[in-house]
Amino acid sequence: MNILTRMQDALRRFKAQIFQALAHPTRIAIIEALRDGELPSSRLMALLKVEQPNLSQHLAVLRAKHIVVNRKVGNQVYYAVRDPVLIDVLDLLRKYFNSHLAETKAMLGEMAPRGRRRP
Amino acid sequence: MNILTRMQDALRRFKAQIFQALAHPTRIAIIEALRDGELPSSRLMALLKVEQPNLSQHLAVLRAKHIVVNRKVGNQVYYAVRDPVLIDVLDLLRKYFNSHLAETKAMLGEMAPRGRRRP
DNA sequence: TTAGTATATTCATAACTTCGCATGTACTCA
DNA sequence: TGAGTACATGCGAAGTTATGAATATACTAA
Repeated sequence: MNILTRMQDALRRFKAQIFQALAHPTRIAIIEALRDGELPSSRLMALLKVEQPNLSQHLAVLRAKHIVVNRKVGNQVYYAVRDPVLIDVLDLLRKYFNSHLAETKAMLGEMAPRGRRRP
Repeated sequence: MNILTRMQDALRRFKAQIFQALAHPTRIAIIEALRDGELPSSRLMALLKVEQPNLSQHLAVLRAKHIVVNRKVGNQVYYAVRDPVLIDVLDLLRKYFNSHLAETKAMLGEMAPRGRRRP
């Protein structure tokens, strides 16, 4: 197996890892919330309405893939998207979503929030 | 909860599903192989060097999300990427990969094909 | 019809992901 | 020092995904 093939395999595994890291609604919401700049974890928690340990775990996933970076300021930890190209990726997918809206309606139906009902 | 919020949630779930579908090296290789047009399943099998049932299962994942479309011609089934915007997404990630190459070298090490890690 | 080729599906098992809960760490301020 | 805040980590249950092996379906050609 030559070195070029191996490089391409590595690149595919890399892409797959990035996709995997982005493959969760909460993590996508995190990226979107950070679109215009950094925010402290506490602010994300308030915006996304998720439990603190859960948010922290999702942030850990994004950190592990270097999708977000963080800096500590006193008591708080500010998070930011490392590379805006990921925002572009999300924007492309919004376009994709819109241009196939009719065809994906069925899919959306099956994507209803799991077992959630009026409280 | 208002309708706009609900729509945004749906969009995020949709994006997450697309990312999940793309989150596998073999499926990424499929998309890349189809970059310049449709190919029959048999050709994909030869290119990717995977077992036939395995390829078929990955194609089923991509079909379920309408990422690829297929048409039957006699004995064979031709597959094509439905929307070239997904090719653009992969290209963006290649850019991303290249611009962070140094920083992701460590990550690449951990991404070696399973079971080749040293203690 | 039968044999052969191309592709899809089913099944079992193993590996991974997600969540809530409990706990741990790090920092601030009195 | 101690109490409080902000965030991270470890754990176990439940659910999801990936794989190879076996089998099924669909089409072609003789």
